[in-house]
Amino acid sequence: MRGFTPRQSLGPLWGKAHNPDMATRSKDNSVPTIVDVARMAGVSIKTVSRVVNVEAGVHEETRVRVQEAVQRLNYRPKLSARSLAGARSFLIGLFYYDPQASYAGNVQRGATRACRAAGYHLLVESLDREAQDINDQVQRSLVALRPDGVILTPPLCDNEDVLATLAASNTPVVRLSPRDYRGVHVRIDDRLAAEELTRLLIGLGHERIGFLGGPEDQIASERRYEGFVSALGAARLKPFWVGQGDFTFDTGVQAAHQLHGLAERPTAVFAANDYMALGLIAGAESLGLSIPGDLSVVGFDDAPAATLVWPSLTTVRQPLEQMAELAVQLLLAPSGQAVSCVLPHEIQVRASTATWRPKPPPRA
Amino acid sequence: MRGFTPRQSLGPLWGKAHNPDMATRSKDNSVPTIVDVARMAGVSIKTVSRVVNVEAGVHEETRVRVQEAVQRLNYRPKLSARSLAGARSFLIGLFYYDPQASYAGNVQRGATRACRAAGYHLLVESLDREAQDINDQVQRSLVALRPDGVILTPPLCDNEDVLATLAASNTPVVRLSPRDYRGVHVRIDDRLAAEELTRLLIGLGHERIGFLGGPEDQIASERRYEGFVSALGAARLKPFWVGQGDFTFDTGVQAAHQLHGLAERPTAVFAANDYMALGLIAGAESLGLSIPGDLSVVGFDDAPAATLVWPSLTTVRQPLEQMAELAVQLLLAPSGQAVSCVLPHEIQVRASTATWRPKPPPRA
DNA sequence: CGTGAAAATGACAGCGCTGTCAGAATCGCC
DNA sequence: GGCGATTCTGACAGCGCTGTCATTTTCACG
Repeated sequence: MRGFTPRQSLGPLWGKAHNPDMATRSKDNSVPTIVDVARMAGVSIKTVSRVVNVEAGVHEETRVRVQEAVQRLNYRPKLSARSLAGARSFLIGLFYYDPQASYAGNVQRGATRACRAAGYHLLVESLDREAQDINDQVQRSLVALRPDGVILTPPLCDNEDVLATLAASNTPVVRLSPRDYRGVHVRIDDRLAAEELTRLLIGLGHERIGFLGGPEDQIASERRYEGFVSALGAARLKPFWVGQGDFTFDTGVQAAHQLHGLAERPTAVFAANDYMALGLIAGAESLGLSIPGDLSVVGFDDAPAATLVWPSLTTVRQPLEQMAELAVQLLLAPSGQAVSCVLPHEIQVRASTATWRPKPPPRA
Repeated sequence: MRGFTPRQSLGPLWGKAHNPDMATRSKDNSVPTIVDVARMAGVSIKTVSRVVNVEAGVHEETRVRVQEAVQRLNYRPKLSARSLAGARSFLIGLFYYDPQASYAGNVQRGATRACRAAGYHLLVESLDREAQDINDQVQRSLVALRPDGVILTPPLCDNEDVLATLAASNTPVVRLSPRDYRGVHVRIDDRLAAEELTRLLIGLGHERIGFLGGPEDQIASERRYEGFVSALGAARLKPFWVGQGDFTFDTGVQAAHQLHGLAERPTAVFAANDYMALGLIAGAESLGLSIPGDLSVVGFDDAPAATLVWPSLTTVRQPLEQMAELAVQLLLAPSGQAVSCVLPHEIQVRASTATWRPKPPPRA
């Protein structure tokens, strides 16, 4: 180990001063390399490479012999060497900022699973939304790591700069639940899900149904509204009340106050996402309304908190893990053309919805 | 896997990004390498390497010239080459399974930030808890990617097999909120936080205070209990009721039912984590108890759902992001000895706690 | 058997960078 | 001015693997 040389800190470019401890490791406990395997199997390293990469044109006997050697030595090819020498990096990027924490978690789980199955690794870059140089952050990772593909989640997947950067670097991209349906992406059918959810309410006897929308620029909210209106129309109903929030708990609470002030209230409200729905529930209860007795509420997304409250929230679940798995598969086996994969959603009927009794018990 | 063509975009969907200097570079539109920089600055590649790595012993003038070239070409060293040639991989692993989704999200955010600042990248491996070969999964990543350090979160950070594997490969490790205090780790003072939280309840006038603990094998729960008892003792009180759950919402609900059946109920309950606290609240309310009127509840962790319910939950927040940042810093600049970093927690007083009035309504 | 085509294998040149070490430039000082 | 000590810089050898292409082996069939 060489001594630590104090250096002036001139604002590191990419690297920090070398960590002295790290230089010492690696040589001592040598990990087997392809050469060791080749020697043990009595073949050339190229043949080992063929076996490891499951390439065709290796005699069955040889293959077995090599595989045995690989097992015996517990050999694992080194990624940096593979990606330096070859065209693949064995890395799939998952870039995002600010999705709900649980959202990212689910996506990661699915993506990781698919990557592992394919011998890839998942590189997660959580970007700093506030920073002005998001695009720069992306570019850095791109150049440094050269991932073989990138998965983008909302709202990052709708950032035109980032998309342009990725396209320029020729990196395959799959977007999850994007705003527009260009390129390769995976999503559920928001409109249809909203329709089904609305039909559920109608089926429960509700006729005065309201809608609490999200920010205007969120297309997802708009699609959900379309489905809502469409389902109502089919039952010859019209939106009884329409409010607008920004997908946060607080605007849900505010909406509850608005509703409370109404001469005639809706008997059910469709909130465009779970957080607003939860706010609506909390607000309504604090105002003395009972959920679902006085008001049924449905949300959208199946946030983890949906089951952590009472009444638990009726909502729609996106199969995020599967969506992410599929995304990875699309990256690794590109069809060469834009594909739009629509996965089935799941209506989660829970405790925040109930049958509407046209004339509630006589109140004195 | 054969015939896979990497770097193949599925069509330039959003048009090429513009980079003025890219045109000036060598004809092919490939990414600039260290050679290009060296040529432009009129020095050897080794000198460029020195500048990029902020090594000492480069003349100021030369350094500036090289940095200019780097800027002009927008050069970024390629990770695979760096880690193949050198001793560092510029990757920090974050291994985990199954922490609360939000937990992982916060840790990631902090770790990513610190990595980026140091020119490192964060590699996240979400392990499959169910799989029997967790250790194998870790080993794979370790050998393939050779991260310069690894961060472990609970409960993975208490897995002896994994710890042994990491130790065997000589990979520096930092654990977050570990069960035992061996080696390098970062945590908050659970006991102290529990004490403070308990004092808060006592200060509100509560005297009959209960405790809902977590699984027996979770030391965190035990430390919290110690703090609880200690604070009570200081006020010459004793635990009025003690229940046991498993950190889930459901066991919180069950506890509520237990409490409801009691002849004399505690007026406040300290739940060892937020999920149980939320279950307790939900269960109590569904049984007609009002929170915090009839029962004050406090949790631990500040899960996101803590603010998504009404009443919002009084709890303790761990500075997860900072903890993760610190963890990365410890990995990059090891002290060479075991250090135990204790970061300050934060009591979040919210709506689930209220003053206890010795004799409430029953009064004629 | 001979012969060409297909199958199987290996030799070899890098990939883009860092570590080593030797060489060149500069400096300090008697 | 001379000479060793610094300071700075570059040549060069890999790191561990893959792509290319040449070479060897095998096999079917005349």
